[in-house]
Amino acid sequence: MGRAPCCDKANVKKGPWSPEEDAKLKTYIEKYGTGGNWIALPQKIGLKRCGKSCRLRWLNYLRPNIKHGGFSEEEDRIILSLYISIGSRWSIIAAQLPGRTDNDIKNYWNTRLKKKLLGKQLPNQSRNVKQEGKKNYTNNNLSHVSITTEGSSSQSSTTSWSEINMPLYHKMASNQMSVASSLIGSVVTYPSELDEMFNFNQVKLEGLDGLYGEISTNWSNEVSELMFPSMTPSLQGMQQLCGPVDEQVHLGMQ
DNA sequence: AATCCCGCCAACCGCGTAACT
DNA sequence: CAGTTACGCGGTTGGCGGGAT
Repeated sequence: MGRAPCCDKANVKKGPWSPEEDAKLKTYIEKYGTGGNWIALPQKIGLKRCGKSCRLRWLNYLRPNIKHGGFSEEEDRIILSLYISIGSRWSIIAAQLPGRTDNDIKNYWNTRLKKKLLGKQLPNQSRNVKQEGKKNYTNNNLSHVSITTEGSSSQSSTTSWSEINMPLYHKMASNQMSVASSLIGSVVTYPSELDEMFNFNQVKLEGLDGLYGEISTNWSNEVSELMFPSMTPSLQGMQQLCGPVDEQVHLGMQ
């Protein structure tokens, strides 16, 4: 017994959308909206498409004010900092970049941004981070998640998720963009390990606002030290990637 | 000129979960 | 409260185009 298909696969067209299909979908949604039911939408319009496919097409391509390609350095910075802090939560990252879709950002990250970072790999600084109990969390109880870091030596340590990320989220809520530049300087020095390092950041968020309570104003240093306690932060990697980054972290709250 | 290779990106798939009955 | 349905998300795939050989 598998999951029931969302539509009749045999009678559904797949593959690239034609201009006619685009026009039908766009015209209808602009006129009547989605009606809150994507599954029924293609039948109403007379499209032989799956509702999920219609939804995706609308969200990623037909929706007004969608931007494609041409990511700015500022956008790079934002994507990078959010990836560092929350992992591959593309929809949340996209929400911080008006006109960008999660799919676009995901593609951009996987095909370009990640490679930019990998290309600047520093030798002999490997570090593995494993997430344990990845799914052992709820939106309101993030502190239950813990991560284990394993250095190249035999030593290992366990740090609670909230210890690492609570200051970060709080700061993002109050000053999202400052987070980008402040984090970048301390983390991007170790690009080759990003994927492994960031595996622990899989906690689902409802948004970036108002998540946590009071924190120290020295939060950025705390975060970087918690994440990489044995490493000395350097700005070099980020400056190569995104241009000059202030050595001193300037935050709106300070 | 032909073929191969690789990067990019649109689209699909399957899962988790919210909403509904 | 349990079962069902639909939505939203992230991972993955496949086709296309352009550069390299």
